[in-house]
Amino acid sequence: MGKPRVIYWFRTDLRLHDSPALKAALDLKPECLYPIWTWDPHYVYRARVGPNRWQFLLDCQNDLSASITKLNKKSKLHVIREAPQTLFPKLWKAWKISHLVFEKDTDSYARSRDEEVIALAKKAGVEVIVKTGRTLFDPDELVKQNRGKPTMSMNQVQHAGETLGEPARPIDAPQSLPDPGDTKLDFDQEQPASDPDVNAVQRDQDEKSYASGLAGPKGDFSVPTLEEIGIKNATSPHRGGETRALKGLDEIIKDEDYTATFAKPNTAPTDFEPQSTTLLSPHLHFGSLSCRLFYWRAQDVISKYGSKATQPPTSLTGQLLFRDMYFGAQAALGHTFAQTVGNPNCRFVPWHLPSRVQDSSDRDSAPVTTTNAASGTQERDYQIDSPEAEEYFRRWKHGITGFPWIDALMRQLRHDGWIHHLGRHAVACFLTRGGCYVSWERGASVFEEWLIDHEVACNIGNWQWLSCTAFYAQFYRCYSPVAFPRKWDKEGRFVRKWVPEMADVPEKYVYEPWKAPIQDLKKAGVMLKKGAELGEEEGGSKVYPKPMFDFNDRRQICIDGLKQAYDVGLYGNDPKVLDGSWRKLFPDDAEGPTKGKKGGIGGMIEDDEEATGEEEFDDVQRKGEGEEGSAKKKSENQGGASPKPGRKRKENHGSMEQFVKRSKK
DNA sequence: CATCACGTTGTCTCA
DNA sequence: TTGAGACAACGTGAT
Repeated sequence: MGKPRVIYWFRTDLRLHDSPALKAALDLKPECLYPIWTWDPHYVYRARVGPNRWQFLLDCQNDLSASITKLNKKSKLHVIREAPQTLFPKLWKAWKISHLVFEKDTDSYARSRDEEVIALAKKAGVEVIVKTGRTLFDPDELVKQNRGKPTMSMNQVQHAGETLGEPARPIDAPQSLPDPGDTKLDFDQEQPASDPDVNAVQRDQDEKSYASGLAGPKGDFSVPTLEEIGIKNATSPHRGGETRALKGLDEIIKDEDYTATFAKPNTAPTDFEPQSTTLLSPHLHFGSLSCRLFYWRAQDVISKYGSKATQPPTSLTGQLLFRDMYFGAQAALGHTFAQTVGNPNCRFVPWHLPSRVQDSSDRDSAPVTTTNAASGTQERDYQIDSPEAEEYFRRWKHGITGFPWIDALMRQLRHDGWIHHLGRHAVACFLTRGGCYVSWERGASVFEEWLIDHEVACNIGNWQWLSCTAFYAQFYRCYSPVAFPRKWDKEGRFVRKWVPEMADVPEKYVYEPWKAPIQDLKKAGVMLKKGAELGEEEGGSKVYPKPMFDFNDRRQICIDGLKQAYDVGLYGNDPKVLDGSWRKLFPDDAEGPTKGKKGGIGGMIEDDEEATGEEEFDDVQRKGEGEEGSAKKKSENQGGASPKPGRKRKENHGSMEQFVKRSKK
């Protein structure tokens, strides 16, 4: 047997420091090591990724490639433009590969992809080595120690963590890397299907990263550019790469007081330049920073600091434990974690704009939706049960609610791809249980698109938390879009930066301009108009919307709604949720799509007649992001009122019963 | 079975 | 100006 010829497959571990999987690859003492990235059409076309996160990814890849080259002039990150499932068997043969090494992933698409690759490797006689490295603890181990249950509280995480021992100490970056072998590609590229393209809205040109062949336009395995992917220009100042991550970590750790006395609830969501938290989360997502390196560098400072150091859950290390909690919940629940329907852990609330789901036989067997289960969250169709709620949602997304605090945060989110954790609380509460009564799945979908640190497990977990559908239940604690920011930023500096309409409004009214005397507004060069859109001007004045509703009224409606839903007490996997009979448990006039006695899964079917249905659904449906952008290369079977032939709801009576039985197990 | 304390991050009024 | 308590009231886990 010859010496190992190894592919190291980079994924969400775009770093050289503290990579257990990379160490395992090097421990093989390989004859050659190919560092590769498979340019997966799933990511290009099916996962919702906005320009800022694309930029961050490319930053990480370029930085990593340069770091690899520094260790070995012959080596680099080899980006190969094809899906791993089809590429690998050809590649293993061409490069005479003996071992494939990668870091374990936990997201639902990644898990099924990896299973497939592992099976292919077995068939090809390639040995696969998988190491955990994305979290402090292996999420599957964490769940096992939690008696197989999803980790739903910090207590559980810490308890389960104790039995697993301390997180591993970080591993040093390698000092050298073996040469890659011959990189000839003597096989054809499989062109991916670009339809449906959920990222069409993110592009201003055609996607052409596959058009130049497996090794890119120069044949040198280059990292694609935003232009090649056809993605619009990024706007975020926050950039990626391990070099930046390590520098950022150094800055944090250097400040021992900050590191040791960090208390999340005391960090101001209104601070900017600099922000009050570390901004290292996107690096954790892409793996350009190891969470264990972060943990131990912080912990070593904390240990030395003495009794004034903060403790989990509010401390810096506590933040990392929260991340593990969400990964544990995801690991235990699988793909249902990312949605309400079918999720035994998520409370059922009759939110407006509920996700459409396929019938139960689809739901239970294959991915929840064919186009997007992959990304782990939803960008699937949703039911517009209320045009008013749809308008609330649109205004929330684009920062034109008329509540300056909410609008500032949403504009910052869109532009920078990052907002402070408590800012996320504010907008999430506002969209769901503290204002709009819109499904948390709509909000999660927007965060998925825009956040540079979007992590499926954390995003979903936090949306469930804030909407009081899991993890948290004190729905009567509700963030006010006026009182909450005022506590942190009385002068309104943050709002003035992001909502220039408020730039000169007196401090007293900066969070509630509708209360300002007309002459004050005039002096501030702004006028309020019902239903104003972004950037409107009139007679030399900036125009800002009047608040889209009375917050106190809406808060009460929401609290009453939540109380009702808690009383009814259904969870996402309840047969009554799936077959629509949940409606019988709510009065017709309760908030949400509660009218009638029957209805489909998660609100899919709107009235009693349709509930028996064998007809196609042709009622209004729309994608979450459909309303914006010039590059609307709308994929046909995603939206619009023109369902493809054959998009019929499957006959569902028998299969429904079947599901109900299964769900009772 | 009850009771109670607690849970990373609420708001409002009143002294 | 700051701090305490009311508000109306969730689930979990310890006792």
